[in-house]
Amino acid sequence: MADKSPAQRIIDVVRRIPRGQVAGYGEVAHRAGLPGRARLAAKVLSENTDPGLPWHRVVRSDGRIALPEGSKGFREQCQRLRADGVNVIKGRVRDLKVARTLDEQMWGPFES
DNA sequence: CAGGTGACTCTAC
DNA sequence: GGTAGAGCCACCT
Repeated sequence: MADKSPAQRIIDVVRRIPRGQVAGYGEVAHRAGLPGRARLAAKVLSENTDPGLPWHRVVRSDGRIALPEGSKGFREQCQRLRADGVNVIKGRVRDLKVARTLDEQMWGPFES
């Protein structure tokens, strides 16, 4: 199923990330059916303009904010993350492990 | 077609 | 904990 474009798939996956949870670019890309396209996911998010898209819940594999510190997007992501109940310290997500564990438990091993 | 770029990831030191 | 190098894929000049 799913005959959408790669970008659309990525957006779809990001959109369904639960509140208070975070995901990595690689994870999102993989779940979108595009393994190894973490960079594409980043590109799509950078080009995205949908205000209803929780793009701020997507971080790097090490749990850090992908945007350059001090940039506008960085501050906005940080703020939104905290508003979601995610503990962010020095541009890094502290609950990344917990989020990942929850992710596997609620979403399953892989594949959609 | 070759070269540069990027909200990436992994391994090694 | 951090930095450095290589690999990676899609897109633009």
